[in-house]
Amino acid sequence: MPHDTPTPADQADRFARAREVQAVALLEDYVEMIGDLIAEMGEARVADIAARMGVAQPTATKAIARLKREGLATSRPYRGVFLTDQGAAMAERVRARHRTVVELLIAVGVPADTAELDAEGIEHHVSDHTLRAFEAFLAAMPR
Amino acid sequence: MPHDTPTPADQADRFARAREVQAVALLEDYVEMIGDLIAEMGEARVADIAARMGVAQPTATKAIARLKREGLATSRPYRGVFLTDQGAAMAERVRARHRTVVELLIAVGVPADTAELDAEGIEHHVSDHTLRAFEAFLAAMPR
DNA sequence: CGCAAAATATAGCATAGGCTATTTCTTCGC
DNA sequence: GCGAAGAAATAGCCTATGCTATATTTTGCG
Repeated sequence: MPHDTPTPADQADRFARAREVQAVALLEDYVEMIGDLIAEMGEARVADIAARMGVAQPTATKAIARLKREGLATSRPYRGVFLTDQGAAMAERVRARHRTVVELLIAVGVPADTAELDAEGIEHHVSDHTLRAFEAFLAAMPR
Repeated sequence: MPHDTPTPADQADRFARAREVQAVALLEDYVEMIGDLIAEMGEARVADIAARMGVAQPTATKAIARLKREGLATSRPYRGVFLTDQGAAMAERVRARHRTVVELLIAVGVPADTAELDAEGIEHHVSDHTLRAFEAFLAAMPR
């Protein structure tokens, strides 16, 4: 029965998943940005990370501490930040997903600048399953 | 120049917006659910709200306190929760947006159950602008 | 009615993610 | 090589959102 009202438990699971996603979203953003900075400038400095994330420098420092705790990045005091293999892999995944989400939005008629803006929040909630559907849709697009 | 690398400031703004969205997402979820419960059962009890959100009861109580602070809901101790006009309007907007997001996902090939799951997180990040694009896309769909 | 069970509220704790102010370390120019 | 400027770390605070444990209020039943 496709159109049942979801049970309370189903719905609770949905919200639980959305909360989990939220918990990793920040990690994903930092990891992607650190990857960008290393690619662009050869290294990722805390000050640059903070500026791009739009947060104060100690906030970035704290986030980096969390990345290190989770095995995504490494750093030594007063030195730049680097990604572990795991972090680099996450950055790559996130970057690809971001691109796909932006393209999908544009493909359904969202202006490019708005697509970019909304994608920043949307992308984290796009499951692998949905991502594959997006890719298939884009591949089937005329032009 | 459409395909410039965004400036750090642009990017910071994008993240700032995503953070703001996050701050209202929880309010939106609660308000929508309270609306659902009132529609279905005539009233919204704290225990039911907590069960559907998948949180402990005191967590729901605290969220309701915030809704009241923000003028979205009213309640008296040990009694049900009600929406203000403002809260009801938000619930309506959120519900419509949720439906549109689910339909859009299905329209681009996402299976219905996955669409429902992912929409829960995505919807909050869909701006009015993007929502209108989704509606236009769906209206133009063959069938 | 009167009391036990159920519902709600409250207290108190933890973590995450912001912030400002301050300290500590590095770096660079003289 | 030293001292000032700049970058990063630390301290300490706040709010939001979770939780468990406990108190309080309502409710329903015998």
